[in-house]
Amino acid sequence: MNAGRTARDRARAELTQEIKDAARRQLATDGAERLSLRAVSRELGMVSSALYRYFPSRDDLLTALIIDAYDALGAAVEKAALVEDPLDAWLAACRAVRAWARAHPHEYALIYGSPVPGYSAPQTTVQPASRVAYALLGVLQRAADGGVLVVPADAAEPSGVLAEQIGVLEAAAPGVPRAVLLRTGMIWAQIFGLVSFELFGQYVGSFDPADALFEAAIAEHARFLGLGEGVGER
Amino acid sequence: MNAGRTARDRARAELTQEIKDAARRQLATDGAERLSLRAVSRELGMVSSALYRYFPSRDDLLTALIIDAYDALGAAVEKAALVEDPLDAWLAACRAVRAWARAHPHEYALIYGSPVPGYSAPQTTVQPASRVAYALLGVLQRAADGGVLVVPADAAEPSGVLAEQIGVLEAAAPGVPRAVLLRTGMIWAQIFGLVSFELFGQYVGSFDPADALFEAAIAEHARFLGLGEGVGER
DNA sequence: CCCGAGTCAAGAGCAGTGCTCTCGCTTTGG
DNA sequence: CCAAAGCGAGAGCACTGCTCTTGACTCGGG
Repeated sequence: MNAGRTARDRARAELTQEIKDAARRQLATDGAERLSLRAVSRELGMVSSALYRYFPSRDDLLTALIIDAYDALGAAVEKAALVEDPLDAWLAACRAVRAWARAHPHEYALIYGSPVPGYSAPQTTVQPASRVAYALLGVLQRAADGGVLVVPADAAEPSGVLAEQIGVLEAAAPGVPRAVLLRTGMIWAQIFGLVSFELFGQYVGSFDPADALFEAAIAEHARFLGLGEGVGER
Repeated sequence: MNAGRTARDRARAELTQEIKDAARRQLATDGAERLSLRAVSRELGMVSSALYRYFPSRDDLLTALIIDAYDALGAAVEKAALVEDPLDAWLAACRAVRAWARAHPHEYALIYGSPVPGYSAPQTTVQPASRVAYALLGVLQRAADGGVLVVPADAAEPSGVLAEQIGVLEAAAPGVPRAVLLRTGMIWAQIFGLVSFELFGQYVGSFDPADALFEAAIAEHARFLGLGEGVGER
């Protein structure tokens, strides 16, 4: 990566990273709303207009942070899923989502909260966004390959529009039965629903320390998806 | 309500409402970020400082909008749940959540997206926030009273911390078995997870028109909660 | 009836923001 | 070696939330 040809190129890459780091620091303490280009430039000891040579607008800086956040979460989940037993890998992946979200609440809010300005996420974000989904699908794929994925008896086959939509997931995990892929689409939303409810304070007054509910939920998910406990035991 | 004694009181109440309406209009078009006190005051033909007599700060205005949004969603769900058959009522309530969210995306984002500033929701919001939860629990209560709620065989009894936390739900729906209440806590998050994923663009590229997935999910929920199709048929 | 107390809209002003443009200086590549 | 491109600095524009003061209005008790 040091093959960045000229000294100016290297300086530019470094400074771009420093800007993102400073912005991320400000994001972590003050939240996305309060992220200010001027404050970032002040922290770096430069003048605010100079920053526009690196990010054309505040939204572009935010977009860069969004992509980095998706990547960081994706990496955390992928790493957590590096467990042999598919059921354990699934649970670890789910726990990794929650742990990363709790460790980086503002970055989580940035990617799974309300879209920040009025802007629809640029196309460049959808690929990093799918990384964690692919990681989860990868676990199911491994389970299917290992024969420990027993599709539940009451799992309905997707039909109609769903039959087409499921194709995207099927391309990513061709060994997983379509009925399970459909359920994965639901569970995917529930995992992030649980984490968002916990982080955004929707559970205060009921499941406030949400550890127990989350554990109970992901155990239920595993059954729902056919990741039976020790059915095949590899 | 017209007993507001003096003319000044009535004028104040009216103007407060007009401010909220104008703000809600701006919210609907530009989103919460771009909601500006000055723009609201401009629309009302008054000067910005005058607005501070009605809302001490921008956050207070936002809080008022949040409460109104919770109330509007709660009312919509309660109205939808006015169906005799509990299963139909449950499905209608879930569909009402999604329909309201799609009709008022920015208001939905305000209450179920990332908490706006760095501020934790004031205590005044938690009661309106629980209104939709109580509506959903009410449907289950009616189902239990009618004998059409058959707790699934594999539903685990809450234990440990969950056994305590479930108490809040039990107080609201004492007739619903605790195992079902636990599952309700999970499903609650999934409903809003599905709606949020759809609204916030997380499903683009997979379940983009999310109608089918949502329908499949809430049907699954009904089974998961023991709201069997025509088990008792009242 | 009337006059002090409380409320009101208005305006000026402060500190902060995103963003643009121009200015010299430095680095780059033909 | 020199024109072109990239760079940081600075001034400036339009906007924001919010505060404070000022003068006019309304209200309710005497």
